[in-house]
Amino acid sequence: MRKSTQKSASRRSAEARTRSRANLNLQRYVPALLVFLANRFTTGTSALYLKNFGVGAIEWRCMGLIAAERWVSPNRICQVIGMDKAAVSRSLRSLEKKKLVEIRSSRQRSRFLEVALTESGSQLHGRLSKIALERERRLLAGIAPGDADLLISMLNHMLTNMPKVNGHIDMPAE
Amino acid sequence: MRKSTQKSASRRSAEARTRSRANLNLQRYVPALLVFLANRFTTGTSALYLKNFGVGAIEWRCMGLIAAERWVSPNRICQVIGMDKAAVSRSLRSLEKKKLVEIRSSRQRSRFLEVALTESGSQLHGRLSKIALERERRLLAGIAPGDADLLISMLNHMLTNMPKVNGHIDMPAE
DNA sequence: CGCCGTGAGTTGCAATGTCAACTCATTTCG
DNA sequence: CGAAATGAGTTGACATTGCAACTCACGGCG
Repeated sequence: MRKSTQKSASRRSAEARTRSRANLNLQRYVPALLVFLANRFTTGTSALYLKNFGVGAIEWRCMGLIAAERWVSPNRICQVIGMDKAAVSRSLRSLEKKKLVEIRSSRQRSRFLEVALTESGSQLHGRLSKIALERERRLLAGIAPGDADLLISMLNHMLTNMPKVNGHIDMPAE
Repeated sequence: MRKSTQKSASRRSAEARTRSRANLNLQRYVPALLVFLANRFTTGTSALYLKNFGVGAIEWRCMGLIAAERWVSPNRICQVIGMDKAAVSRSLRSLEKKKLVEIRSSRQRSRFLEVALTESGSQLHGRLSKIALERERRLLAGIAPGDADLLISMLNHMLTNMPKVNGHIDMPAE
């Protein structure tokens, strides 16, 4: 199956060169790379976990924080994992239905909730943790540890930049 | 290769180590950082582009490649921007409905399509390019150019790792 | 010739994730 | 005291996006 003729190949690289200067080169456009990576990772996670354990990616992330902070509030889960409270609420109720977490009302304020893993939830979390770390290891395969440190620091740095990124941009009139 | 932010990287990992117990390593768990960043970014992008221009993020990325390679095939768009062909197909039809791209059948094989920007599509692409680059600039603010190059190469590397990441994993018996 | 195999593009479906409207316990203030 | 404000959590609607099954034009092989 012939792919590109000589002509189209040279036209492509010529145009790519001009694009990289003036406009957009998608191979080097960081936001696109980030989004593709994240989408594929999440989808893969979801498929794997759902198939083998019956929990989705969001539920798994919630379990991660609940394992770290027993009797944590849903509100705090939202803040820490940066997820909408609607998604967290649904995930927790779903986890509760599967008897993986226990949800109780706070003593002081009955409207406030507190969540903890059940025994089986804790076991499942242990197994999923191993898989998650293995997946991270594969994701980073071939990257030197020092570079991975730099990557992590850059990702965190970009997170702190996000408010400015989503801030106001003057629309080009043109 | 590694440069100025090396120092801040090691400082960051030292901080992360101390907080690791309470924080579930969320500051150092690469998949979570990626997903978090990407979610924030796409939400902002979609909101901004949809509100001001009526096109979504994927449509915009398709336009990016169509601008670079006039009369490109949908299949090639998928390959280059690494997006599912279903999403590309839907985006192109949507763009066509808005008269931002023109879709025609290839001469040789009527099932093969070729896409190009219309005049108004080209204009819109010019405006969106400026905004996209400004947003990327803000995202990367404070990162040394050399580090950004390394970041891009690492992101691309991780993309190539994705098949292995989503491949089979031996389930821990436990 | 005609009948498969291939592969481009389409459609259906499921999961993720956000926004907004809502409920209602608790707090605050007139 | 009681009405309004606050804010946690719930629910419904919807956009995004990947996977899988599908359609069907073209090319190869009998």
